[in-house]
Amino acid sequence: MTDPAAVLEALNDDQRRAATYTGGPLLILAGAGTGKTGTLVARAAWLRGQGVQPSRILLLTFTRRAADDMLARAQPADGNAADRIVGGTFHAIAHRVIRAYSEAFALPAEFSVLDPADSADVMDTLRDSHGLVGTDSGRRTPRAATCAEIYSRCVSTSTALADVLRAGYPWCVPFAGQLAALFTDFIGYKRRHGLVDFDDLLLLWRAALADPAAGPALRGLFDAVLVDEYQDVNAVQADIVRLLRPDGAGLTCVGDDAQAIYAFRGADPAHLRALSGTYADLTVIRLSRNYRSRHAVLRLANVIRPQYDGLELALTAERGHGQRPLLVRCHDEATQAREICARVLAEHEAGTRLCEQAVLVRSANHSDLLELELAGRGIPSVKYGGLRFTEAAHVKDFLAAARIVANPADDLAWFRVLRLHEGIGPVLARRVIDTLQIAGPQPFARWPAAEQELPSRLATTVGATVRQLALAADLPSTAERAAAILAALHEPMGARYADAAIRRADLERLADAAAGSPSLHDALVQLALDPPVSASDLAGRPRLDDDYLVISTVHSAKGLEWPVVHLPQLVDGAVPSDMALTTAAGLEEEQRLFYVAVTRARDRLFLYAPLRMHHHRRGADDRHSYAQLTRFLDAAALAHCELIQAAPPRPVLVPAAPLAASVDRDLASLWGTG
DNA sequence: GGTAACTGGGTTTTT
DNA sequence: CCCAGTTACC
Repeated sequence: MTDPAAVLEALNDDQRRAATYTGGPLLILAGAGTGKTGTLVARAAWLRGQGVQPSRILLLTFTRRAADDMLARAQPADGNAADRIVGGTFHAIAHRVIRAYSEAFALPAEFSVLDPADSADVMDTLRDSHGLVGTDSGRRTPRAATCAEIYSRCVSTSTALADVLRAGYPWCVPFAGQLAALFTDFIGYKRRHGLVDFDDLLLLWRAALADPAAGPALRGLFDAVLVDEYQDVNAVQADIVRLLRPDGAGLTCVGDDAQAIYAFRGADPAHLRALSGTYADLTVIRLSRNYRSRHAVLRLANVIRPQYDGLELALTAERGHGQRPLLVRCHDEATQAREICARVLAEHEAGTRLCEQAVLVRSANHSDLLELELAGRGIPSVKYGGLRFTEAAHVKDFLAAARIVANPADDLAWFRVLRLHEGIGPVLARRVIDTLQIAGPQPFARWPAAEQELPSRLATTVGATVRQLALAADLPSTAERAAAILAALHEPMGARYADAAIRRADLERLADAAAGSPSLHDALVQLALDPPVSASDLAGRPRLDDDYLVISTVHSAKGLEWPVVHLPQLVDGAVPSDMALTTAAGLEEEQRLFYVAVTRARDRLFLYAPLRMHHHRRGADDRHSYAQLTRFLDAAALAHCELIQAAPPRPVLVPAAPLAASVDRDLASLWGTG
């Protein structure tokens, strides 16, 4: 960290006013690219300069990346622990608090954290006892993942089940009774097994802060609380912030309600707008000078930006005019893929490296065709967002095996590892688990009894895995344990997966990453709270001379910027997504998402609209439909774009007669057999 | 009884 | 392309 005075020197007037504000609660309304992070870092530095102890400053963010980034800039690299700002995601800080006082929360010292996929697995095992499997009186029941989603929505928005169902899951309304019973069961299961899901982390922290005895102690740990991206808080997180700073003293929130894009996980920008009601003495400072994008890009962004009463904001450009965004109308998605490749290469020729360009998509599958085209042309790319690495089947297998080693009472983990073996289905797995009495002491010792449940051929292969896991549990270091787990899975994975070698290579990197943790348990919690985005993420930074085009979902691109940005699929149904169009709030969020996408571009913005869409349907003929240009590009927005029509695709060739057959016939005449 | 292999329908975004 | 339900096989 540099000298605080120098940090302040580098700020503009608004930023400096925010960084050095001395009154009550402060809301910094920071538009995209207005130096929000730098201002927050400067405020932390200024607070230290005012004599606030770093360890009494709490910085809350939504991603680990944002937390790491700010902490690195806000404090000296060589400072000792007592001299460090406390910072992390809401979930990570909650975990830290609960771990430190696990006995107060009636949790085992080494409680496990369920990621959303784990929660869905638990729902899956519980739901058949509630009539939520198969078709119930002709209706399809909600899937396990949907049950978990509905549960989380209720909890994170503090909304009654009936209201959540009516607003977001109307087709599940008939199952309200069964879902209520399932959720009660779900909570019981978690408590019995000492498990905590993502929502629980926040709920438990909030409960502690609200407790008359524990609350003052926890809140008294900090003099200043800085919250990044406040528009993304859910009801529970808003409560946590309020409980941390009940009178608003020492509270700084940074946010932009026009960039709220996480409603689907319970966030609501209404909490940001409600701040002035919570704190009568709230001061709002606007940051609107944009240091990221060219004027030509911002003109479009300002038209798209939704404005909300009392929090209006328009960005002004600090970086010169630049070129107008180019809207490329394409005949279809294949043309769009070719157009993107052509423009990526043209920009590359003109001196913009591939890694300085990004293709941002609404949904991970929007780039499928493009990825094929890129591969065909040999253009390297990396993709962020979409399916997470930890959701790949083999990674889940490895994590389950690791969980057995870390905690042999983990029911779900046993279930998964046993089922990995060919010939073991749900029933046999359950029997083995019951015989092992995994909740009791020394479950591994009961394997000889459990193997009686299996045919002898299976008993041998499964037995080998179980014995190796038992040995792994006795190894001293995390690295050795991880290696032993990998060895235990070698046989069953080889039998299960055709591409086992590739998957094993992934897992070796995972094992290497886990080896850095003090314990296997810590490694698992880290992976749950901060899953690697891709396998390549684990391998550390790519070599410097490697150059990749970035493909990312808009959600994953939040907070980032690139000199050149390409936005494909700008047609109604894709952008905005038709899943979001059932409610007015959903449509508004899609508009904010589009605003976030547009404001990622520094110099050049390319927009692509394929007007003929292809629908994949097995069994039926391929179908096409003509799409509407996205409704967000209305006349006012289009006035700030340059429009071109992409070259039409090659003409369709429909020969009157089969061509190959006619050639064959001609040739056959040469041998005289025609 | 239990598991694997097949078939048909639906598909967002992520701490 | 993944998941859930159905069928066919051990």
